[in-house]
Amino acid sequence: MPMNKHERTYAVIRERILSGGYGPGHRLVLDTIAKELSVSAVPVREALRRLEAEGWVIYRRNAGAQVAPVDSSTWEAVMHALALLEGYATALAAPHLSEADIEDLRCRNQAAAHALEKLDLIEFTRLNRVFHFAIYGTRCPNPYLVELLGDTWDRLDAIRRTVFTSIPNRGWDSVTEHDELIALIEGRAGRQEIESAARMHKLRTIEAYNEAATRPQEGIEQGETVG
Amino acid sequence: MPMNKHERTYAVIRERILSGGYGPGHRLVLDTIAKELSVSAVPVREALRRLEAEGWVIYRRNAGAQVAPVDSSTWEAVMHALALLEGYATALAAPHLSEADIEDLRCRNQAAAHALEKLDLIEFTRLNRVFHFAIYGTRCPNPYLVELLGDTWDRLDAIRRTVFTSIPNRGWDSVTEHDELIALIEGRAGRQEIESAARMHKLRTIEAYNEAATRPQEGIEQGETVG
DNA sequence: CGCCCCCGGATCGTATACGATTTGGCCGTC
DNA sequence: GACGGCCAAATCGTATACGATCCGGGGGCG
Repeated sequence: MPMNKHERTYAVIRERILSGGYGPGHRLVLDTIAKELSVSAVPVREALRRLEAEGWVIYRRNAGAQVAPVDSSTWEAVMHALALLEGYATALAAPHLSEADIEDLRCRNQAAAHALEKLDLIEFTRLNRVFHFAIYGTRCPNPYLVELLGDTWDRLDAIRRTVFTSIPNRGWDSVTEHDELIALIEGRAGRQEIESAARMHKLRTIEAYNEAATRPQEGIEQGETVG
Repeated sequence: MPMNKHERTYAVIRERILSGGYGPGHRLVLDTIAKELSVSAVPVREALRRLEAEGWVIYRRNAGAQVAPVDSSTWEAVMHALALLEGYATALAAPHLSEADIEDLRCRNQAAAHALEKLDLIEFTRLNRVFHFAIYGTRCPNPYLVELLGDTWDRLDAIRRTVFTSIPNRGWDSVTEHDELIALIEGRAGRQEIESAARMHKLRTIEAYNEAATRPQEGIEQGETVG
């Protein structure tokens, strides 16, 4: 799978932003990156322009790029949007899920529960995203919606690394709600009902976060967020 | 407002895609564009990479860029997403609208009606978007949602120019529904109710389109779509 | 007569070069 | 000691150059 230099550069920088290697505000100096990756400045510029368009990077004219800063209110806004998009996409996809798909969902939710038992929150978070994408990733008939969902999840992942966020005790509630969601889908519940349930599932995560934030003795741990 | 060459190039190409000057599939040759705008290829590359990231342009490796093709199913998918996003954003923004804001909305809807009387569908379409943005553009507390809405409207505008779409007789229904929406906001109706009304407003446009499409004798006129 | 291969032109991808702009620190003044 | 202007270094923005890759057409072979 040959990637040209621009694509490799793009992939590397993006991964570093997503993973937290480049934190918010980090200056992205063309020549520095170019030398590190043994390429010229041109492919780096292209990579940064793409990242700019995707919202990961901001440019100040004639003063270069830096990783877009995020404040804590961003998390809630993006999470809210995710609740909205995911609720709808889940409801749209539900009628298209076969019995095998539903069995697969159960399996994935169990895997997530297993990760939770082992207190592996990073893996749990990953599996959580996988679970939801298993519902609408291929089965949702609206590809534009799926694209927006991918972008939104990516954005959330990045925020998670850099801003706080792990919500104590939310993990098990989340697993339970996933089971309830599976039951609704399997029972061929109405579109409205599924949308509402899937949306509320995410909104409750926001609530849990806000509650934890107003009770500092319980606090917000550095780490992962469930949803 | 000095723009550097990359930004000017970006603005020009984007405008041409949005306005239909560059139709879907149109090849975007670096040197050609560069010579036409009297710049070198480098700023053009940057512009195209941004447009690629925004989904306006697709790249084939070592074979250059072309305007992203759209099939007619795209319109419905994007419109569906707009219904979802706009419904929610409208409901979120509603409590934050002052009496003056609401008066402003009435005024804008009247202006749209006026354009419709003069059969100026392009202006009507423009005012239609302005109307909806007047609701949530500044008053919606979720900036991420507003950003997604901007992107989605842009995408729709581009599709409109290139694919068909004007839906006969939908204009006046739309004006009426806008009035009903204003009434709900003014009466401080519940979030749920406003979201549902705003969403249905857009979904009805999709329905109207599908009905018109299945009755070819009435047909779909080349022109503008209302919403 | 049709198919395949090869080749030249068009176009892309990347490196390098250099003028333009910003930035940060030094110095003089108040 | 604080403030503001000036200069050099850092960095960006753009042009140009050239090798790499793809595409389409012409000639050879079956």
